[in-house]
Amino acid sequence: MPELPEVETIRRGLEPALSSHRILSVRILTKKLRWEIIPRDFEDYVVNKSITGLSRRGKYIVMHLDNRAAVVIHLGMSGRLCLFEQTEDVEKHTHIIFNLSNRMELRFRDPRRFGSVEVAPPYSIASFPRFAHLGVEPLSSNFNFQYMKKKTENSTRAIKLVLMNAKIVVGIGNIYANESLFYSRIDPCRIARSLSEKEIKKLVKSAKMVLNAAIKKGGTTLNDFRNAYGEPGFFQLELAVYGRADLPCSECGNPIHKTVLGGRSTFFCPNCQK
DNA sequence: AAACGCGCCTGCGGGC
DNA sequence: TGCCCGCAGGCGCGTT
Repeated sequence: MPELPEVETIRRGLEPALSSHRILSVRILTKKLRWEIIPRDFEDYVVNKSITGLSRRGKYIVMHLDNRAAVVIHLGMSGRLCLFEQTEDVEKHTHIIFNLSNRMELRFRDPRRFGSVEVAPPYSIASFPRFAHLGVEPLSSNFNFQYMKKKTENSTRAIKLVLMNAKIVVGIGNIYANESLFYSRIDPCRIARSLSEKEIKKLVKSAKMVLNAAIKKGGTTLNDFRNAYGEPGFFQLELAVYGRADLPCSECGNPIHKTVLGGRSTFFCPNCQK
């Protein structure tokens, strides 16, 4: 499931392949994704426009067009955004096909339909409503000790839920929240305001480290992806705790515990994380 | 006002 | 073998 590093990997892989190419037509096969697709938006602002670049906001990919409109894509749980030859079979659960001037097709496929594809009309991306209440980018300097101190000092919620709250910081889903807390040696269930300054600093540093490491690993498969124009298979970062219930902790050898926090599976080492 | 819980959706794996 | 159930997950919204 794509979190920030996977989305960033996809963005980096697609940008050189898409930039400067024109969208000749858009085929909408499914309108009902997370948000209802409005075909008229594509006719008005997307068809016959050229792609100028791809950016990312949290887990959203933004495809910028030369009329200053943009297509905003969220991959949800199972979304894929891949390039195909026109002659290749259209896989089941393909919802939108962008027909490009380089004779390739950019296809959005999403079995669970938790993803979304929306159009931001010209000059409106800066005020795109979906982005209005998003928190800071975790790899930017805005995500720092001072910011997180402010966000945690009065919070009675579990620190893991604060870390996963997109209104505070974007892009950190269940996997990277678990991993970040392991590397900062903090129990995921700890009440946010109980964290010491030292622990907050460590958590910020660990989150950036884990995300950067994952992006670096994603970069490894980037080459395969570009050469083959196939689906991206992630050479996943070796995970320290996520999905490792009852397996030995890489640090101390004691079994990793699994619990549920905010309805999400939560993995931690009771010996290393306090 | 903050925090919690639900619904959305399909594939897959485990249990019977 | 085949069926059913529960889980996986982000996000917005309704309720407390």
